[in-house]
Amino acid sequence: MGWREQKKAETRATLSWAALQLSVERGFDTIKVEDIARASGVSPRTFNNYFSSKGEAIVARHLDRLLRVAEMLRERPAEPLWDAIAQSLLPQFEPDTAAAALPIPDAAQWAAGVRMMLTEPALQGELLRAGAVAEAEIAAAVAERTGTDLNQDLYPHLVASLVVAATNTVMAHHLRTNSSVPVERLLADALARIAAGLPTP
Amino acid sequence: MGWREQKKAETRATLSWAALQLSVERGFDTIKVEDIARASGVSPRTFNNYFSSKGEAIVARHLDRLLRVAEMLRERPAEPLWDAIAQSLLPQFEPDTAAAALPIPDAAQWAAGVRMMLTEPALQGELLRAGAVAEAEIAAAVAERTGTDLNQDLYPHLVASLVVAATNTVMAHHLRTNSSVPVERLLADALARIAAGLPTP
DNA sequence: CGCATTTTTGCGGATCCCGCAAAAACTTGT
DNA sequence: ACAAGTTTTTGCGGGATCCGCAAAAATGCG
Repeated sequence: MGWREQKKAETRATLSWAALQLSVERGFDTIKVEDIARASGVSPRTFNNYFSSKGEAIVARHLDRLLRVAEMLRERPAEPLWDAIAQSLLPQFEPDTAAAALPIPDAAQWAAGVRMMLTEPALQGELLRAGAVAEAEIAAAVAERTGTDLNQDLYPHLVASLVVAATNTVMAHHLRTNSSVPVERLLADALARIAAGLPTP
Repeated sequence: MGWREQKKAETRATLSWAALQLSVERGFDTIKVEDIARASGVSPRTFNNYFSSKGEAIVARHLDRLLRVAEMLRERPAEPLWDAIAQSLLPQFEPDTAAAALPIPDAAQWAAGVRMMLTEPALQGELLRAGAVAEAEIAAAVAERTGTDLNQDLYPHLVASLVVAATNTVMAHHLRTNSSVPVERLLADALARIAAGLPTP
């Protein structure tokens, strides 16, 4: 990767992180694009060269994470489908993956900020849309693996959409209940239930 | 229902329908709020008294449809869960329900317009968000029925999110492939697969 | 170094969406 | 039927977003 692409990736990450950080701290609609740009050392106009909206910038990290699931799915064609899904999905939500890169001030305060942020309709929409984008990739990976046809068969899309839906629901649950149960365990549980046909508990 | 509420409901429906109609015909971003308002015989400002964005107006009918699912679910507490879900979901997508009320010009052209419209990111987000709103209601209905706790248990949220996800996926599939298979059949199939633990085909 | 490509930036403009307060439409009680 | 109260509509103004365009700055390459 050349100097150029690396620099681009860096500013992109910087902008995304600044957008998230500021939104969680001060609220999505109180901060302006100008603030994000200033905090990232670029002009406001440049922000919009990278992201077409505040929401897109904030959600970018989440989107990347979901796209990595599709990527990993393609790299493990040997295992049974649901095992591979679990093996691809769970690692993305291990605490170190997200937490190690950049320092998070205070866990409780952060969670509160995220909850606040997610009350914004625009953000919810953007988050779900990121899921839909990743869903397409995951569906393609599932189609490859199961030998089904992306354009003919419902199956790969159905599997992908359920995986993404389960992920969203688990994250919401984890935010709603401040339980100490780690996200990965909740996810594993959800996947197991889905594979078992969702028996009434 | 008093004169007043009825009138409000009417303008709301008129605005929503005009927004959908115009967007499908001319494209989401080519039409202005002003156009929708003019086509509905109200001032532009009034549009924003009813809907906080173009997207919200367009998606309103879809949201209503999904909310009716939760409503119906509460009205059939007797049946087994997945039967009740099917019985509540499928009727919402019978052709007469949507088509009888207002005349649709040309089926093929309409579908093309809808596809065009759905390329707009803002619309995708809004559509998914509508699903999320309905999901909350459906989860509540499922919790009632299964005696689970909305705030404690993952189960009702998981079921609701999968139902909504399946609905989205089926609709997307139906739009993607212009097959003659009716949406209801696809939905029934998807629900059956979910209840069976998604066996590889 | 000098040229070509890519990226950043500033500017202008169209649109959107909301708060506010006046006007209009409707409801209610007498 | 009329007056008083309530709800809805409307116009205005302003803040913010996001995009196209073209100049300027940065970077890559021979």
